[in-house]
Amino acid sequence: MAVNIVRPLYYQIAYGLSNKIKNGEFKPGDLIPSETQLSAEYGASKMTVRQGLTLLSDAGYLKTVPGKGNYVDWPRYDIFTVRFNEMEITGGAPGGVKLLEVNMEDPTPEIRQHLNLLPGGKTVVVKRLLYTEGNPSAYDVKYLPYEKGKPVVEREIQNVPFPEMVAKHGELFSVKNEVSISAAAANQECAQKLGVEPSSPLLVVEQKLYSADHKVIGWGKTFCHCDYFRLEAISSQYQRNQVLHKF
Amino acid sequence: MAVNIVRPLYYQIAYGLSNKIKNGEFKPGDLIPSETQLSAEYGASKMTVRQGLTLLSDAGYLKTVPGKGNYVDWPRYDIFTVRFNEMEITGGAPGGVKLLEVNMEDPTPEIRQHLNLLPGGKTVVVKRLLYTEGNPSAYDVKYLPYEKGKPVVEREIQNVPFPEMVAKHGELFSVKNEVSISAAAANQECAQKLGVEPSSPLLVVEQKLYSADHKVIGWGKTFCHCDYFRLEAISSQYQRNQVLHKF
DNA sequence: GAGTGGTCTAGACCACCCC
DNA sequence: GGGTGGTCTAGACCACTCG
Repeated sequence: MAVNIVRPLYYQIAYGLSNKIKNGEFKPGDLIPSETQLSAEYGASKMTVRQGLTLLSDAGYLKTVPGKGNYVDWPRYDIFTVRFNEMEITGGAPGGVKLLEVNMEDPTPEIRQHLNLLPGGKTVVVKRLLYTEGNPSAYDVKYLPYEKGKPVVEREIQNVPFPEMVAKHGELFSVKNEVSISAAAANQECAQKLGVEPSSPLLVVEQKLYSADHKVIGWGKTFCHCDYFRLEAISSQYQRNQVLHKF
Repeated sequence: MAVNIVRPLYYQIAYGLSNKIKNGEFKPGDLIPSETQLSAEYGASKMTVRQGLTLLSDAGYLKTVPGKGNYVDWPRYDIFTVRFNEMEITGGAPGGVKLLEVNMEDPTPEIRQHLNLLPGGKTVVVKRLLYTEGNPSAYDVKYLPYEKGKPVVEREIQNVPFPEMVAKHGELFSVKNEVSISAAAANQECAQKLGVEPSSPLLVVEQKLYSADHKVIGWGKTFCHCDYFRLEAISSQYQRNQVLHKF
């Protein structure tokens, strides 16, 4: 015998409407019944109806236009959620990260531009090699603006992902993390570190971190051995939709 | 003189608390004041306080535990939002897509496994070449389970992204879209289509679509010329945080 | 049992949109 | 002016957690 779960009224409203959208009773662009009508239909107060509609909006089903009503929105299949944390490439294995280099350097013009450095500004460069099951699987190179009196403590940054590395070095938080994913042929340096042939394909993940006042506080790339690493993503539409299956 | 915008009370509550979290007054793991306390502090009713707290939860600041309270959550820097729509590679240019092939085929074991095909089941294969500024920039290969009486109309699928292609062929909607991003060396076929040397690096985007009843209704790959295409992503934490700047 | 969040009501007033 | 969504109140009862 099935357990009789009492679903909240607001949830029933959201779920009921979502079904009418899924089966085509309400189509994208349509106006659904007004909050007043839904109140009457479900015998619920306006606040309860609104709680249900909020759920549907968050799940991406509705677009609300003040003064007009709630429109059924078109599904978005082109937006995905992806996880990336260079430390996870190691699988958390002991000895999964080798710190190759921590140095102060004069930046190249490219790095200077990425970090928005003032003339004369120097950078801290951190180079790490990440291992998966004993094999080098990613070569990670990061640049931070050098600031006097903000030392980089080697043992503190070896095993932390980029945003935490930046936090330990200077700023409290990075508030924005931009990522660019591309493919490239391994150059001499990457090939040597990763033990692959030069010009082998690599998955390149470029990251740029910003502080609360929109300064660039870190930039770098992770060069991933294509046999050991891929990025998995899932449509956000589907993810958000899961809130409708809480009960 | 600045325009005097009256912010809703629930927004002021959310914004005020978010600032106390940002400046460290409340730290991750801390319990924030209870709804009753916040009601008194802001002179707001419980429902209004809850509306503010919902905003903060959605922005990823809070984790609510019934019976205990609202805890400040740890920021997540490893979750990103990315857009991918193979049709956008063309930049919407006329003639940006060349339909190379639409055929019924006996699937290879690999494809049979991906599509969960029954023995004897056939597939529809769609091959397209995408152009960016006149140059071939991506080679797109998709497989759909063949169903009798569901013809694939060539002109209807040439210019549509994969989920719509599947919708036109069979199922109403794909409800789940799984993507896997990797790098690989161009094989003979890809190299020829894209006009690159064999073993050149490619960015490979693999997609698998599911129907509402969890059947696989489409699978395929997009092989992207690494000079013409990269994926841009942004930390979800930052995105969700934007709701706190609506007013 | 005291405190917490979760649900829900039956009103109120407002700004916005359209006729 | 009549309908829509947006905000807000001052209560109520419930389930949960913890001592």
